[in-house]
Amino acid sequence: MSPSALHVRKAPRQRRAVHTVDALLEAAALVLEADGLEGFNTNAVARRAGASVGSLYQYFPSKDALTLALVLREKRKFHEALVAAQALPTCREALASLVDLSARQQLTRPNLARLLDQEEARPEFRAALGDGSNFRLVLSAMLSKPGAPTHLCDDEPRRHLAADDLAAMIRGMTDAAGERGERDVYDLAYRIGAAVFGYLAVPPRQM
Amino acid sequence: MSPSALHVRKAPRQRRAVHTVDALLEAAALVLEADGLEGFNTNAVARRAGASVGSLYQYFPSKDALTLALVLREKRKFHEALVAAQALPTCREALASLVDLSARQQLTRPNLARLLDQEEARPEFRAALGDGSNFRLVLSAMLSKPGAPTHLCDDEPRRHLAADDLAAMIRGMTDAAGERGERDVYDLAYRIGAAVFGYLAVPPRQM
Amino acid sequence: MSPSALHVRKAPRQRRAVHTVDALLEAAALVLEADGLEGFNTNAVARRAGASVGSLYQYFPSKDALTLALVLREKRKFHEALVAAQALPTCREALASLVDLSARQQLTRPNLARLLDQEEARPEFRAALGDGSNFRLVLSAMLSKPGAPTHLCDDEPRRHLAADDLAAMIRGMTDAAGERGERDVYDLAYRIGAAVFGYLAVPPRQM
Amino acid sequence: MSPSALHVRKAPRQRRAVHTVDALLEAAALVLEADGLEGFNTNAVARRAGASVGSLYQYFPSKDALTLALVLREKRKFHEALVAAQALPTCREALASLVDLSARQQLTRPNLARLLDQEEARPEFRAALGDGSNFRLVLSAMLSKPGAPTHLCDDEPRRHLAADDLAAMIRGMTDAAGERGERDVYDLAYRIGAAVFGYLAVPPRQM
DNA sequence: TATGAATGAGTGTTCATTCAT
DNA sequence: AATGAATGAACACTCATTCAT
Repeated sequence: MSPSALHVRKAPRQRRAVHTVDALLEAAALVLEADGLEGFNTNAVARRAGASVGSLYQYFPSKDALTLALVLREKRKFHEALVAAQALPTCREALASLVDLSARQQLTRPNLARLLDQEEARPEFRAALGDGSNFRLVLSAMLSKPGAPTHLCDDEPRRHLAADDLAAMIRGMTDAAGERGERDVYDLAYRIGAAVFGYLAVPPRQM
Repeated sequence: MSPSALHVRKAPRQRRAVHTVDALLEAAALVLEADGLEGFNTNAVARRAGASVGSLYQYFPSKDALTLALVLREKRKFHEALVAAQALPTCREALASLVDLSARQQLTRPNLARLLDQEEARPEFRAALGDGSNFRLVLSAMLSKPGAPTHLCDDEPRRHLAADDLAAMIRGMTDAAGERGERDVYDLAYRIGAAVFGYLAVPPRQM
Repeated sequence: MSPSALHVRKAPRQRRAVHTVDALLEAAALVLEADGLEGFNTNAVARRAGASVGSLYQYFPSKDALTLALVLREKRKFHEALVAAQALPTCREALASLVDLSARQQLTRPNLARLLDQEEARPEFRAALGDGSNFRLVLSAMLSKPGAPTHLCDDEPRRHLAADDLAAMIRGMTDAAGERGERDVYDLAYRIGAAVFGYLAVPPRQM
Repeated sequence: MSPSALHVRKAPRQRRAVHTVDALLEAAALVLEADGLEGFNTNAVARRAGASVGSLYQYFPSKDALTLALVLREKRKFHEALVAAQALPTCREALASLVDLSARQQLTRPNLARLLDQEEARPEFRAALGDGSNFRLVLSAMLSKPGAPTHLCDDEPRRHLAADDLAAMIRGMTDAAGERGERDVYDLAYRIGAAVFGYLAVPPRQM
């Protein structure tokens, strides 16, 4: 794969072009949500967007680039809300807000969220996504806030690991809930919270 | 899809045939572990097994049947160990053992385990796999053992939901650990245990 | 089979596309005439048309759809001439003209005509071809014209049966003549006429 | 194809072998009648015969050889009855008997008869079947019997052509009747007779 | 710039035929 | 001789990608 095969081919300059790119990304989301990975092909996306494959390839050099752009778009949307959670003063409040966000986002478009989680994990994308999702970094930062377990505050590697664990738990539980068709955000958030705060309440392992 | 499209086409009679079937399944596991879903195609599997596609189709009526057989094989391996865990007297011991098993199994062939988890979720397979993975049922049974949270003992739907949550947490954390390349089973098991027992320690939500 | 699996996938919009579709149909005819059903495969047809398989599948959703389109094309050609025959005033003239047409058409591309007759009979196609070939209906209509045997005029089921018989005789004789490599249309038409009019001259069976 | 690829590989010597060959041929007939050309494959035939593919290939060097043997077997069966018809004194009686036989045979196993007619026409078989089916020769001989049209008695080529025509008419009509599912042998035979004797009643063409 | 027609390597699957047991 | 496991060329069909218009 060419090194640039994953990056948007050119920044859209004209307003129309911006619109086309948006339409393509939204179409990609719709197709993925409705038809799953199986129905997710460039022709279907272009058709859904009311554009032609040719246009798709004007803006995305490959199917993977489109997928990646979609992943980034969804992460970005999520990230804005995350920043607000980040601003909360205590660890507990921040985490609770983050859990709430995660549950809410997942139940909105469960298929999409789950499939993007999967795609994100593909080796081709790991590099392009930076060496860790910012979700993990945000979580790690929250674990430095007042009220966080003391054994994590000072031990950065351990804090990162805990952040990874929490991210994995949250993702696992939200994905499963979405797949099961759960609709009650509050109940789901409560249960995830149980796992998260329960995990943090346990003292570190003594070797 | 024909109703029998997922079931083994014929039982191997001769010793040679048994060997071929085994080789095919093992090759499928190897290919999946090494090349991912992308490289998982019938020709590749047959080649890796030192057999021909024709042989593959003698025993598996479709690619999906092969995948399903692999899923079942891995579940079976795991299930034997699970039965032992199930026999432990208290909820805590049983769960701890299950967590240990899960971590161990995942770190052996992380890619394979993760991809099979994914495949397992495909709608085509749900029916063939019984009405839920037995992992979930085993977990639910463990939550009825002595020492389990009292609020779960009597409330079956809630217990099932908790089992789903625990399964999702465990799966999420093991998958992530596998992807990260973690190798220390004990540490991983300890952290998963933290999440599991932490989750169970939290009282039920008051509506 | 999907309900639309036999219908043209999309109407060609550009001039180039129309040309491709025509080339594919003509290539299908050529391959069928030259190599028989055995050599009639999608790759061969595409190659002969100077196109790629992909193009074939842009316009025909399946091999059967291509075959059906070819059947319809040949029927359409024939049908135009049939309408003229239909317009003749007497039963004798109309039938004679029809026999003439049949002989002429068959000797032009004997293999093609015979194989398409065979394909036409396949159950998958019966539905898509309407509830009977119009050849049969045209024949039946001719048997209602002035000069037709009186015992058929009033008895519709019997007339339809006679039409079936005549169609079968004509088809059988033309097929055989084509296979033998006959080239004299007039002689063939005369002999078929003998069978047709001879058949009609015989009084109905007394039970 | 090797020159001997169509001939029975070896004459079965032992009684058991004779039985196997018969079973294979009968199985071939059953499969062809029940599942059509589509289901007619060597494994299916062997299974139906309670034998293995290997055994099939012991006696028939190729699938075509099996098909050919089946064609010959059916022709032979038919031929014995034909000899009796041949013995009748007048042309009319002989032909009537032949028509009757044809109708009867066709309606017994319509699918089989029709498909074998088709196979018979395949170029690969033409050579192996002698330069004309004996059906044609028998018909020609009948047209030399007392009561036959005088213009055919003396003109051998013309008589052969008439025999071809009659064969084609009969085959065409019986095939169609079988396909339609007709069951009344007498009515069918009467109508074929009409065509046959009608055809013969027409004077030769004056050029 | 946008379109959509064209491409063709790649994938799942079948089945006539061979050959070790 | 009989078995049935193994083979692999062949075929229908898909879809990411290119490019003439």
